[in-house]
Amino acid sequence: MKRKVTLKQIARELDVSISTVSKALRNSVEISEDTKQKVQAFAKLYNYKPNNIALSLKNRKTNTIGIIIPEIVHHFFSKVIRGVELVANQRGYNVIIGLSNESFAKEVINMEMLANGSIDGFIISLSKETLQQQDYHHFDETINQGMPIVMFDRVVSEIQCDKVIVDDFEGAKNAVEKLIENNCKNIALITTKDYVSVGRLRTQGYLEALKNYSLDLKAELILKLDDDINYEVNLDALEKEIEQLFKTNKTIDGIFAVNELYALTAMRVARRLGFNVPDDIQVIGFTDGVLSKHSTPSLSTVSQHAQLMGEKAAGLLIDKLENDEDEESYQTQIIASELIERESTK
Amino acid sequence: MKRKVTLKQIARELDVSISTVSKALRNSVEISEDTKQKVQAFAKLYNYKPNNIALSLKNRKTNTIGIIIPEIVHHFFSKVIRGVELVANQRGYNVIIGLSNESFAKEVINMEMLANGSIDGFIISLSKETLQQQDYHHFDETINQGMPIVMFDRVVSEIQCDKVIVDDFEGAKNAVEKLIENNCKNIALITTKDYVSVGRLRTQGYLEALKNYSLDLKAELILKLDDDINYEVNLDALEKEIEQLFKTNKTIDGIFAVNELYALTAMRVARRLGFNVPDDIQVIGFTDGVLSKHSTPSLSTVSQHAQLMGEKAAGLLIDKLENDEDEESYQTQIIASELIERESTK
DNA sequence: TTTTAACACGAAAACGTTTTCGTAGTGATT
DNA sequence: AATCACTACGAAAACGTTTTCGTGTTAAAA
Repeated sequence: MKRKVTLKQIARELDVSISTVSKALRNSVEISEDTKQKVQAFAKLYNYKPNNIALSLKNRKTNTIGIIIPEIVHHFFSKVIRGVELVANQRGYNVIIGLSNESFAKEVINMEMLANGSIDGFIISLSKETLQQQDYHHFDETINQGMPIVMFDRVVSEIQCDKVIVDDFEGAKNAVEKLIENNCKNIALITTKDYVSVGRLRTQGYLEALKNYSLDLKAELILKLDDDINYEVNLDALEKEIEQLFKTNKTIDGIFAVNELYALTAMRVARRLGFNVPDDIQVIGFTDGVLSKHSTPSLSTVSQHAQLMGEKAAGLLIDKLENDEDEESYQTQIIASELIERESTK
Repeated sequence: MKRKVTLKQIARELDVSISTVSKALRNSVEISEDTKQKVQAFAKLYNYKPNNIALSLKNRKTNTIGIIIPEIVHHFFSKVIRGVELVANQRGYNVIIGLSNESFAKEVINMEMLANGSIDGFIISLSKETLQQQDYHHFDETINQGMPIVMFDRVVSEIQCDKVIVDDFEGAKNAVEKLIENNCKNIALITTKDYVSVGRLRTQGYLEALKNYSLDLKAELILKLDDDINYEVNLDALEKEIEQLFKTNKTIDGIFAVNELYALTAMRVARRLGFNVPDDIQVIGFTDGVLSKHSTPSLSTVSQHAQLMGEKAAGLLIDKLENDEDEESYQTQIIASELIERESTK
């Protein structure tokens, strides 16, 4: 087991100085052809590769970006990572991941772990707990230390940085308008409590669509679920909530849900209660998930183009990293959502 | 925007030496209480945190592990990552990801990018292309340079390193035996070409189960699909293949598929052809995916405990990293699979 | 008063690079 | 013979740490 070879070892072996070796390997004109060839041949033989850490220290640049997300076992987030990794790799960067697990504390810890020189910049989607507590000091500190941040999806106006979001409002509005045009008269909304910004925006889109078509807003058709409960594990609880919704509102003929799980569960409950989807009830979800495509009937959804979000976020971050002049201007890129019609709508 | 504060700056500011600052912050007995307090107070005020890169260079240890996987938008792999991240974080390590995208070249590039000092060790699942080409030189080189590797799931006996795998053979055998005990007489197998090791092992498990119950092996019941084709995109092609299987074998009453997509698609095709699942045909898949749980009917599967695999892999790697005596002994941990019975079996 | 020991701190090396600057040696020009 | 300009290389600093070792000061012991 031979350790990695360093400049110093090559220098000693060939009886020249470290500087000479370094210059020879970078083909400097200062070095004679003879010496260059000797050094390069030796380096190739021993498979010399410059030590990244040393380079990072010298250049004060790691060529690594950190991505912090609430959860990785989740199609949306893993697709975002794929996008980030794609662009990062193309542009010579590595990607290091941190999972906040929806916890404020873990988000802070993770950021502190990485902010101490390990990375050049952050790509982040806020944890639910952070959104709830509205404590953003760790972001301010990071930005103040000159480390750029790009936020995506779950963003917050209090933090000044580049952002990439999906047009939640428009996407929801279009989806609900589609239901209305498909002749739904009583469209239920299954959403989250308002502190999750995306939930709030999608709710607003729902309201806007109703308004545009002069439909009455019926408060009893809106089911706001507590997103603290992990319904993925606690599926029964979710089904009960939705079943209650159907039972107290017999006339529901359309459902818009702000995520995949809600939409899918609604569809399943509806069918169990004897409704036909889409003949009796039409359903649209908001997601980039994989369940929608494979469910029976397959679920119409508003696609968020997660991978594209990742690509844009990485692009924004790297642009900022490589533009030495640190102009203090921040942009928010909005990714157009797309309504994908499948079998759950007519 | 103030840059991160360094030992040198603190030293200059307080008019002491760098050594004194360093020692004071680490509470060395060499330093007087007075000085310690002064330094520590100053450091706290300016939020001093040691630079990780400098530490890594000094200690020749990055406390970062690299994980290289073929694909991230995939429940199995993202669950593995979650497990890796969990253990890594607990033990003070960061995780850096590389995606091979099932490509040999990208796998090599990614490894080279990370092997140059950026990380202390690798966790890897081989890309399909690597399995097919059987070119493992990049692993040998890495291991030779003293960087430990832990492989998981898609492993290969040619490489000497720690491994974490699921008992594909046993899992498949148990699943098929379950079908037999549930009175299936003609069990079809939907699998991949043999170069994917897990596919081969699961196929062997299927054969073993038949043998144990003295059932005849009928070659026409085995459908070997070309895993090069991305059936996730090309769903129609997959459905056609499976439909063909059903049409040429009218007596099929059980299906064992080596992954989620195959199993799910088989179930859908069967129902479209008028079969009832599980009454006419029972289906079991092999996966940790999310589709199985939410499909209708929900799909019985052999669970691989992906997260546990990740945890074990990370544990093995860090153990090796922290045991200075590099004993050249490698172990292979086998994770027991678990048959999860849902609605697609009786 | 001299020696000793404890105390409190600083200098310097090391990790592996890159880069600036200085300088021997050589051959050509005055 | 003295100056000059190259050529080809080496020394050293810098990035930010930690740690070993050396040393000046003071107080206690002889």
